[in-house]
Amino acid sequence: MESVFTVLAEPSRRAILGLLADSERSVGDIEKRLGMPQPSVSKHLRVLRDAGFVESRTDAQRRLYRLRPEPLMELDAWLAPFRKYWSAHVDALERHLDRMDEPTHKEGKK
Amino acid sequence: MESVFTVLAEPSRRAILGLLADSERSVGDIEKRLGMPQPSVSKHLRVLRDAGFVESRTDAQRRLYRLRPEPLMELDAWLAPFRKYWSAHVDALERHLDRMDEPTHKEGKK
DNA sequence: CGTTAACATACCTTGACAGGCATGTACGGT
DNA sequence: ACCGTACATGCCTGTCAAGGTATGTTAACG
Repeated sequence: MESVFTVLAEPSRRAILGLLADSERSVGDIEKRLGMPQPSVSKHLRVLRDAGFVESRTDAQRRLYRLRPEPLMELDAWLAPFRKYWSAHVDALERHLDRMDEPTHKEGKK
Repeated sequence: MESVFTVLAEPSRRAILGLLADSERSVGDIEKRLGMPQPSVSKHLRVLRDAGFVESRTDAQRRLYRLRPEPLMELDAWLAPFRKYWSAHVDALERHLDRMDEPTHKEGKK
């Protein structure tokens, strides 16, 4: 049984969830919007499904995937104890996000 | 630069953050409470530190680690678009339950 | 100034997982 | 019945990260 966090560690998976936040989508739709090979999409959806993030219904040959709230609620619940911490630092997030604006950079040996 | 999600994918790391949510702690303290070897603790703290989750101050030979809010705020921000989604579901569920207005009503998970 | 305590880091090995590719399956149209 | 579309799955391989062990570093103390 995969942890919610393990599943979300994959950027492609988060991207898929982002798409599904807008609306229900087919595999081919996701494939085209994210520009990734279809088997990858299917595999990621499989993981998301096993973890309860999504569910699918069948429409002819298409499989339409949509979000399920439970795992995200679990994440929200995990986050709860920490929330009291940043009530003081409300604007610190913006400074933090500004710093992470780097292209994919692979170096950095020390 | 490691993603917030990648860092949180490790259970030991989440356990450490859980401890630090209570209070500032030394490496040895974490080591004993989690029952894991000291090098592991140091390595995880290193990852947490590089990702901005924690910071340390020096007290004699000890290093005291404490939480930093930014990455957790980032996680909270990521979660925001989905929050409205499941709150809609909860609302729908409540409306649904309102309709079946029954006197003897215990909680029911599907 | 040698020793011990507290922590960090370097090295190695192993396992998990994502990507790529090929193939399997299910459904619809003609 | 055949073919194309839409999606799933199996296999293989490279990569990367976590755990274990050993060793380095810094500070306190007699």
